[in-house]
Amino acid sequence: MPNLTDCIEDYLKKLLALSCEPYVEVQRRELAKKFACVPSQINYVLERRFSPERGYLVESRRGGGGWIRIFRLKTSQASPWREVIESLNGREYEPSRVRQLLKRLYEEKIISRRESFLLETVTRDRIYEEKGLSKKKAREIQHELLNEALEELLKVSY
Amino acid sequence: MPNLTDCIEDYLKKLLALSCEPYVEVQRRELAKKFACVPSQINYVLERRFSPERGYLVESRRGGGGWIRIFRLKTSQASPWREVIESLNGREYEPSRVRQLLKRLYEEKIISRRESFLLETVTRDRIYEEKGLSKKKAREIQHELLNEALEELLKVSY
DNA sequence: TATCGTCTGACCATCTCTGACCTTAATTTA
DNA sequence: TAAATTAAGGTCAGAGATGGTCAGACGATA
Repeated sequence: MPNLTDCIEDYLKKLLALSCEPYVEVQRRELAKKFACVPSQINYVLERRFSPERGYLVESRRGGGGWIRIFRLKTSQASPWREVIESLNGREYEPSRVRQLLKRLYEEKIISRRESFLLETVTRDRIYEEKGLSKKKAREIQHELLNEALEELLKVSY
Repeated sequence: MPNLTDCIEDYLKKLLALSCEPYVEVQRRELAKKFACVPSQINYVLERRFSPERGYLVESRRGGGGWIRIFRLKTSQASPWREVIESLNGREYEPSRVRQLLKRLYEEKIISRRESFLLETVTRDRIYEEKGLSKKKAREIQHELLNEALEELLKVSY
């Protein structure tokens, strides 16, 4: 039995799939009532399952008549790579976010399953810990390695 | 009378055989309860009986509604990989040798061009020099990263 | 009896969910 | 029209619910 977060994610993705627009609009309070949970649970779902790394954009407005809009982003066919690299450098480097990004790249057939597995190894901390590097330095190296690797992929078409 | 590990292994393999999917999904806690043992026993079984060497891949998720998925892999390509990894570990790690190896793997169509480019980035010293690591430590990290990456390729069939 | 495979339990990491408190926008009221 | 009220949504710390790791006890067997 899936958990609440999975259920709400499913529901929103179905709404998106049915929508004529490239987005859906909901009210946090209403949605929370529908799933019998606290409103902040909705924010949790949005943060975890509808992040930019996963290909979504969320807008909202507070106050009377407030709303939340969830946009499905399309990677531009022209140069998906630049976008990916920029989205990686835009926010702080964070292994879990990178893994989500890799999953999405695989789902959108921008990289192969094997490539996503290869790139995922770069995000692991184990080796650096064993060699006595600080977490900070490890993260810096990971970030750079990932950038170099993505630059390589950029050079060679599928 | 077979032991617990054997029983749990049997049970999971029967589940796999019956499953329509190429995997089964269980909950560690539930499974442990079913066999009246501690949860970590499940990890032991997975490690010993469902390892990549034996042709399985295990994924999991923690937290509420967590799960463990066990995938049955195709093992046809497993053997050439073991040789490659062992040839890498047999002699001292040396970037130039690795590049030759990657070239050969590409020529023999064991890895793709893109994969060889990805793996090649791991052998570069630049990043480590910038971060002030000794050449020795850099080489050690490169060696381990490469090993992990090759292990990943071993897991995933094309 | 030495060794190797099993099994346990304490402690850790991660993901989910809630509730108290905060911010913002629209509407009503003085 | 300015202030007060109402009606949204946002943030964050902490509790709860899983699964992971590891050292060491235990047990079978050569």
